[in-house]
Amino acid sequence: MGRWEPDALGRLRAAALDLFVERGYEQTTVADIAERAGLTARTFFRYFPDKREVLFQGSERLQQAMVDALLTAPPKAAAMEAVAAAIESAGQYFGDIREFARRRRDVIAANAELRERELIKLAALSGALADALVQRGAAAVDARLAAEAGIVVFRMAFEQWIADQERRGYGTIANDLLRRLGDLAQRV
Amino acid sequence: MGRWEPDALGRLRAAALDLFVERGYEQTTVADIAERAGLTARTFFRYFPDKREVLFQGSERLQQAMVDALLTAPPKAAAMEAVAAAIESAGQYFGDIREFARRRRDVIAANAELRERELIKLAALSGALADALVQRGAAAVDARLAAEAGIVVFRMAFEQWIADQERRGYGTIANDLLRRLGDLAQRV
DNA sequence: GTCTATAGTGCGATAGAC
DNA sequence: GTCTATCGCACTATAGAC
Repeated sequence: MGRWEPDALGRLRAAALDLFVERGYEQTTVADIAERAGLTARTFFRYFPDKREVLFQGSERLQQAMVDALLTAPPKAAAMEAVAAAIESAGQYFGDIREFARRRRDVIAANAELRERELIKLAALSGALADALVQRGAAAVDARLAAEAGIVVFRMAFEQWIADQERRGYGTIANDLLRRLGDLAQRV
Repeated sequence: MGRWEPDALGRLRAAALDLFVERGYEQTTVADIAERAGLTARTFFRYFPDKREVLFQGSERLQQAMVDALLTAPPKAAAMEAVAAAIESAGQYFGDIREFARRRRDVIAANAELRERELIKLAALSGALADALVQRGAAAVDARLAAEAGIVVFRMAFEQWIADQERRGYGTIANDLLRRLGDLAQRV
């Protein structure tokens, strides 16, 4: 056994989400989180650049999976078909995280700072997808449009998937939204 | 002449943008801004809830104009046509603000906190458009999809309009993007 | 208009593992 | 000895409370 308890990062994450649910994000100090995890505030900032990031760190793997799916889609596929493949590929990560995602969603929904952070993470994802579309040969403007539209569908599909009464799978929801967006955008 | 110099709000805004351009957002303290405007930091926080907001306050009128345009579009118009009317209506506000908008854009692009704030303002706008679409009788999901797609086009059109080499007008750019999005989204 | 709590940073000390 | 995770302390600026 080492000098310290293992998995400081995981303990900080768990302590943070628990405390945010219990007493709210703003009412929880970094010192509170660290204390519950058996650490100090100084150590918290070794793992996370700021307080919000404790709820968001770890999205890099998802982003990479979506970019990979986009790049490995058939070369002849239209931009939006490649984006659809990326959206679908995200489903692998959504196994049994529904309860976790619901608690996290409630915390984020209750705080403007956290909603801001969520939006910028999605914007980064959109940028990565757009870059990948350009790699596939898409024009810059089309790449950005398709990526942004894909992010809209991705975000709404995930939200709907974790909604309390929802029965359908993530992939089904995403496909439905993609088709509806196609129908809507066509009639300008 | 009154006891105080007039237009404290305008002076704070101008001082803030100037300082952000000169030395960067993070390197500028609220005390710096207030001093240049001939005021105190305490007064700054009477006008703006936080430091970032000095660059964003004032978008309510634009939002109201877009919502109004959406609601007064022909009742038989499709959701995306109403959204297109809203996007077009924003053009009234984009008279001779290009130089201001460029300086503001550069400041925001250089700072993650400011990009976050910009995104949440656009999310609020999207929510307002979606609510208005529901008022017009659209289904909730379609309303959100159309509003989010509209925000994508609105944001990209504005960015392109203030781009250095751009010659076309805002409305032309927005219409082009709307059509391109329609083409892309159709091929899923 | 002052006073205070908290976020976040820089630098260095410590205590083990190896 | 070196390496590394953690802690301690001093400090600034934002933001809100009184």
